[in-house]
Amino acid sequence: MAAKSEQTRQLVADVALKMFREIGFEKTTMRAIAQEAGVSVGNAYYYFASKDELVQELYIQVQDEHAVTAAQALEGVQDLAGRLKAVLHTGVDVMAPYHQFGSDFIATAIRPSSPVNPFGEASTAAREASLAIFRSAVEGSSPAVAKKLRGDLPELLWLAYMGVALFWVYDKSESQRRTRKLIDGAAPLVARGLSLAKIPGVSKVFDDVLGLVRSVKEDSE
Amino acid sequence: MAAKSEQTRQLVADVALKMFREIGFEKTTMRAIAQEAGVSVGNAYYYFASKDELVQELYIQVQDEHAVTAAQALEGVQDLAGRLKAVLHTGVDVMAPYHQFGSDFIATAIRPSSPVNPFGEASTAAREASLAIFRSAVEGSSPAVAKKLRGDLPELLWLAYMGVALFWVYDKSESQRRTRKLIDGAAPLVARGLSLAKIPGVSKVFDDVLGLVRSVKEDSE
DNA sequence: GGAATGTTTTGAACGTGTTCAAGAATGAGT
DNA sequence: ACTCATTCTTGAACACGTTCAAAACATTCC
Repeated sequence: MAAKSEQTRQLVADVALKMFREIGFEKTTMRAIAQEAGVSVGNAYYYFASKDELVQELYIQVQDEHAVTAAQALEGVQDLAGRLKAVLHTGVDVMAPYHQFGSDFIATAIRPSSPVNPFGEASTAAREASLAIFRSAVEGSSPAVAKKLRGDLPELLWLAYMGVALFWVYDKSESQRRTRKLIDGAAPLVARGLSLAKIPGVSKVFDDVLGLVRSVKEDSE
Repeated sequence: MAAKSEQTRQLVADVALKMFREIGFEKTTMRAIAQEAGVSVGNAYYYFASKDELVQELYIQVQDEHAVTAAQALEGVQDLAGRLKAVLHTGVDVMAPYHQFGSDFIATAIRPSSPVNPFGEASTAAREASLAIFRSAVEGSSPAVAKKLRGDLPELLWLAYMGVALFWVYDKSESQRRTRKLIDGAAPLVARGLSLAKIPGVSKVFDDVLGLVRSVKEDSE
């Protein structure tokens, strides 16, 4: 049966994530993981081709949890500002246990070749899941977002979320207070900024921004 | 005389930067640098405490070059959009020889503990120099930028520049065509966006954005 | 049962960045 | 010229991530 194999894999992953949380990324060596899990180093590598892949395991788990908690937090919240706050705050919540590990994670994730790179192919599933959260935040809001923005907005918000995550990594205030402050301040501002799209003079600028985003995006395919 | 010592330091740095450019970051091992320079590994470490510090050497050099070429490119250009383009294009120009090396550089630079981290203490000088370029781009523009924006704008533009650099790293199009396109599209849009600050309804949003930026910034001190 | 095939596990070995005790070279003071 | 302290230089050694041939175990088929 495949159960035994899966059990070893799960054991290695669990031990690794626990050690990441408790002693950080660098101190969690492959040898230490193997020893703690009671397997050989080579065996850990049989299931995870690199230390990065163990980070990917963490990334997926965090994303899954975000999807659940965000969906809960969105219930009953109507306005876009509130919905944005809900998604961003829960995002920070699920990352919190790994804050000390954040900078190592980002350093790993930002490398195009990394399986954890949020723009990369290996994390398509995780990215889509994350995007879906923002899409739901936008689509479920009332008053509704201007039609012409609705298509691209989730992706732009997701991008902004990556920025928030980066800010969070650098945030040394206790409990990452500053990141919370940023979210609380920025969410209503984004909502208000978007509502300006109705003003004639502003509308054209919005159109051009969207046009630029699309043209730069298309060019890559 | 200190000349002999300085000579060795310079030799190691030159060899390292040359190898970074020609064979990339990972293949440029400390042993290879030492051998090519004709010194021992330990000796290279006497001058540079880590491989990262050799990257810092590169960072400083690139920044210096940017300051020079940007100042040239700004001459005779009046409008903000043009000045922004000048600064951003020259920025990409000086980085160009290191494009293949870009992702490793960013992965190194993004780690808060790295001497090359653009937000960190070790690169205060380089960051100030870079900020000064943007300050000059803003202050020298006519028609002038709205007074209330003038103070914070350079810093925000510098931040956007970091974003452009990140985009550039991921840009796989030949000669990084897409990054050029992004710059050409975004620069006039930023200028036009800023001119909207005069519209009453928009003005308040601008004020709040600035207020948020300041409050989040202050909190860190 | 037993061979053949496929899956899982092992631990030694490699090349890496980095450290450090020891030694060589240099310079200052007398 | 001769100390003595300071500055440079060396190369072996360490822990790390990663690889891989070989062994152990499991499964399938006759």
